[in-house]
Amino acid sequence: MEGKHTSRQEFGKLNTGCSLFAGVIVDISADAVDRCFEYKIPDELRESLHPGSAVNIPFGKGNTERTGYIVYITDSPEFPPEKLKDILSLKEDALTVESKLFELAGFMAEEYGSTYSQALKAVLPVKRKVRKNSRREDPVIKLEELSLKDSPSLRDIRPNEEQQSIIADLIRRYEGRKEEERRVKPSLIHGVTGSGKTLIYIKLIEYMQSQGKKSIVLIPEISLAYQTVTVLSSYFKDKVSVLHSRLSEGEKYEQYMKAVGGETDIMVGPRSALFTPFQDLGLIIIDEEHESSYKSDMSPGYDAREVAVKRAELEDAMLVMGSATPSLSSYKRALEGEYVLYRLKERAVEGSVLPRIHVADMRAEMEKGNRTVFSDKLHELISDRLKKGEQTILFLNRRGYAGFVSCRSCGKVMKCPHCDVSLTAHNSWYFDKNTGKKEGALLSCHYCGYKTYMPKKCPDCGSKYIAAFGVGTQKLQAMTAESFPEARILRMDADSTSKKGAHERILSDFAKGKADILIGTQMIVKGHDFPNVTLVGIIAADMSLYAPEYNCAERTFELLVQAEGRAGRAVKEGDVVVQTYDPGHYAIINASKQDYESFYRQEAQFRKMLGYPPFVNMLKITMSSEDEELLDSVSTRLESAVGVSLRDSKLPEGTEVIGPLNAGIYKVNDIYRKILYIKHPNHDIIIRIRESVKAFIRGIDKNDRIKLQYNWE
DNA sequence: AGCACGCCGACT
DNA sequence: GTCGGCGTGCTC
Repeated sequence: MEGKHTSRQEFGKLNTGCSLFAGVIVDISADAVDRCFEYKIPDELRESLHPGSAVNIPFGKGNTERTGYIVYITDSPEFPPEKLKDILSLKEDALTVESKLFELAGFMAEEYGSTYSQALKAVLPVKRKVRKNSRREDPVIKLEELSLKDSPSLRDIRPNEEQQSIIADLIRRYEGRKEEERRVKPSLIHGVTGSGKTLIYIKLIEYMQSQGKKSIVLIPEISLAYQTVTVLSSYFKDKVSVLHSRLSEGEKYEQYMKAVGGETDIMVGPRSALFTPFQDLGLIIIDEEHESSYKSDMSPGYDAREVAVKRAELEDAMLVMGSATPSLSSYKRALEGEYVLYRLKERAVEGSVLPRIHVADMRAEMEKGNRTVFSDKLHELISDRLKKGEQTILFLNRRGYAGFVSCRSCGKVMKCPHCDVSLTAHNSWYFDKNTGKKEGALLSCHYCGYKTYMPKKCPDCGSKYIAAFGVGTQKLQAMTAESFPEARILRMDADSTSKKGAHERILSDFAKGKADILIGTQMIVKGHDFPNVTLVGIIAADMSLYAPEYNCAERTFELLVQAEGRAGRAVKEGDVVVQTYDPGHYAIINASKQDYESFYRQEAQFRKMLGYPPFVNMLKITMSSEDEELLDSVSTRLESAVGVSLRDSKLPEGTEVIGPLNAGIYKVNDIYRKILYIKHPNHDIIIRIRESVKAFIRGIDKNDRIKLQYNWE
């Protein structure tokens, strides 16, 4: 393909010979320049340049100054040496990363089909302007304020027998890594919510500290995974660094520098924390391993779980993933011995029990004449909790007031002019941007943020019978207030947490007992401990069950089990009411029994039968463009080319291609999107097909008018 | 990504 | 006759 020095094997490898020349990747994300360019190294820079160094180089006709990253150093360049330009200088303010992280970027570019430049940028934090007005509080300090009042002596908590045996086995495998296995296999801890995975993490981090090794703890992006962060930072104090998702590039850089300088031992953060440039990395923990936020949606579309496996391999580190509902893909690997599986069966707090789970059939409720959103059982239990002074969580996975707005005369649904979705009615007012005049109830697009107001009459037929249908969290809040006028209610969703600090405030208010009922979307079910919550109501369990995705049952099951885990975290007995129109669905049945194994078996059987991941490798190629016609013509030509290749069996045997077809939501933000799926049991074959698809499209679309994005499913 | 070279339309 | 459109190709 390219010269020998740009091949995957050479990427990031040191050359210790007499060095005069350097291969450099230019910091431009275009396929045409995504390869090595060779430069002369001036004598005065010889000592200071290494693979990974960021340098300033003259590039192109006008010798415009650009950033580049040194990939290799050699004394025999590929290119005629007399044509080589000089490297200008070392970019001092960028991090120079040892070759292991650099090699990781090479892996990511190959695996996820991004440019080398994009992969490097994901891995190497480049210094940005540090914030001007530094009035923002240190996130670590802020979190410590909130930390656990009801577990005063965390240091005194001893692992129970189950936890201890897992810790011991992990450490034994780690210490024996030199003799027994060539590398430490990744580990997956499957433990019900409340079984005490965090204590295992703490003990492992402590062990690593004693060995002079550093740890990375990955948490889902969803609002910091409050619980884990508070526990870790109250335990390890200033040895912990937290990468907040709202930190600026400059602030992130500061945290990274602390890590390089050895000031901290532990980095906690979302998927990008995986690239923390620790010198002696001993441990990577991935908490809530099943979370979809471990997949990046930008190029490179990497999966932090897979990249973590690679990094742990390169650094000879321990990798531990934990979840109450492991992803199908990880669990399959564990069952097949690729990962070592540990099970935590007991709940860590002695005497605490799993909640009672009631499934409410909403069709039957309807027949009984119950027109409210509360089944009789849920209504009864909420009243009971209010009487006893215990707390309730109501979960509904749809924000806003109502689902959509439509006209009862002609059936018109109000849609976003920029996206292919219906607008959601909200509980607030729309004010004209210019006049400030109140125009009516707010309608907003949950994809692009477009806002408008509820029309008085149908814009198509003029009928005044235009109204909002469906229930969102805002409407649920209103209905709850109506049914239980004495209850104090808090709501937590993307709308009520948009202001800075609102998120933490709502959670801590609820934890302090300032409300009886907390209503919210997904974000309330992820890993919060509220000892006084003894009732969880899942208002519409099947909302995500019939989404047009092959993994919707898995996502529903996860969400239900996590939500159920919010009830009865402490000693008090809890109840969960699961409201559904489909009580016979295996995701609902198994979630209500909290039976992961049984769910896994049924879901695995379904995936195997229909040829879906993790039983087949499947790559999603997204083509997007503002130019709908261009996208259409490219897609049509691609389709026939793929069709011809399949007929002539030019594609490897066993290849299955789906599409190109319009994305589920065809238009978002005025950008049109089409999807092509490639399936094959062999991963490397898919990569080869990906490269030819890329070449085919670039052959038609010379000027990169179509964006390509690759994601493994 | 930028920038230059290059071959066809309406304009000082 | 020329200025300038952006299609195509190259950058160590």
